[in-house]
Amino acid sequence: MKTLTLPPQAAQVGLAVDVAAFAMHESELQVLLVQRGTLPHAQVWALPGGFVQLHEELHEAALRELREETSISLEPRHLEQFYTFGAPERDPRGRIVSVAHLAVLPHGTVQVTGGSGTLAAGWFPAHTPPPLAFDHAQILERALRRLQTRLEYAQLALEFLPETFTLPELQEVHEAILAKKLDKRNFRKRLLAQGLLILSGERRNGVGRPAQLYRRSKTARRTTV
Amino acid sequence: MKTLTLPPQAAQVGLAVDVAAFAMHESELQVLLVQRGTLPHAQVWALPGGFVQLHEELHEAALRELREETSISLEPRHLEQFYTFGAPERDPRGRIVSVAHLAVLPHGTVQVTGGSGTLAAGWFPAHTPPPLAFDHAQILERALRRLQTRLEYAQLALEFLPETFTLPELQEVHEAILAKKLDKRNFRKRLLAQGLLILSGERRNGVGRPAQLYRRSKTARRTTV
DNA sequence: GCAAAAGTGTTGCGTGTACACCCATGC
DNA sequence: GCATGGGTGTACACGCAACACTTTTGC
Repeated sequence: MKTLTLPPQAAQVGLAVDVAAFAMHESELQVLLVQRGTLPHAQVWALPGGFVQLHEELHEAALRELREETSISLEPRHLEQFYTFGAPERDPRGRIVSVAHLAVLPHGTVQVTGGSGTLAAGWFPAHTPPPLAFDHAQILERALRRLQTRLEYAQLALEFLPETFTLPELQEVHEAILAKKLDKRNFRKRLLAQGLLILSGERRNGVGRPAQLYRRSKTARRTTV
Repeated sequence: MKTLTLPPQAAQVGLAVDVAAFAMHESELQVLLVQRGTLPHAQVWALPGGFVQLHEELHEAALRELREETSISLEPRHLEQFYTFGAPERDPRGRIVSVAHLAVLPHGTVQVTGGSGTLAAGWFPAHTPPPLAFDHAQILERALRRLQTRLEYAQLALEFLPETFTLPELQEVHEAILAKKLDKRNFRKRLLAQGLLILSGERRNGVGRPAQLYRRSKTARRTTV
């Protein structure tokens, strides 16, 4: 390992990343959790995360921990850092600061198993999670708020869905994230007015009247920050 | 110094805070910079900042560095963490991750001098700063964007002004942050409709017609974290 | 009385919201 | 033919942007 030349006043802190990874399952917004295999908080559920390596970008560390601890195969469709948690006593092992990330996993990310250091991995209702280790309940809460505000501007909801999807499915994603019902007509009007969706022409068979399929237009690029 | 029991895989990184502190001077949005006294980037201007101490909250570290390096006396009226910069090569001394903070200093924070480790401190136009050390130009840019989005919702602009102020003064703050002119009538209508301002009755003498003085209503709370 | 800055209203447009019925399909 | 979910339009409220003249003071 390379030796560093940090100034003497640099406190020795551990730098970690934690990831709140969301996906839609059964019309509900779910969050990916792992069951810790080691102390502290052994057997307690927690957000996947771990220590950043020396020459690793923060978002790379987040991706790596997500893969290592949950054995997911699909790449997240969205990944952003959203807050850094650094209260001195947040981790009993010492001073550990965590850069928290928000991830969106695409539809179909169902199978998860425990990975290195974890007993298990699984999906849980994002708005009503089980008891969580460390300050992860706070982290999750803030992740949800960020997800909600992101939804207003961007086309982030599309990242939860497969290539083609129906408008009722898209509305379900919005309703799951915002935790409230939306008006069908207003929702359609608003979404179609944005010009991000193009009609895919085909139809999908279900129980009632078949829904029209859409896909995201290639020009879905507007990240007006 | 207390010995920590960090897990072996915890990379040894330095944890720093940097502060983009803004104030209004001469109808312009200004940012507080310090001239570095040590390598690397000696004599180059930079955002005030430094290493977090072991048992210190992140925002406390930000406040401490601000005071130590710039000798300001007034407390910031707003302080929030807004992004964490962690590119592996952002600091030539080694892996140093910086939790960047946004601060608003009240009107009257004029005198600043260099402090420990800095040659000088001074105010610079926030939208057109001098060359900056490390990745501080990026940090400042993101701080400005955050300031602009904060302005929409909150009463953050009030933090730039003294106890009592006039509507033209408040409009100047908004215009300086957004870097664009606003319509006087629309601005007044919008701000007064929010109910955050109460008429202070007095008047202030100037060149033309005197302006009415306002103060913030009691329900407008401070936003320092 | 004139220069300089403060103050004041109306209109149009776009956006969001409330709200109820018909349509296409499987069984 | 009926149960199931998909699809459609209008009317009102609200917020935002555009726009020009009068008022109060100092000199």
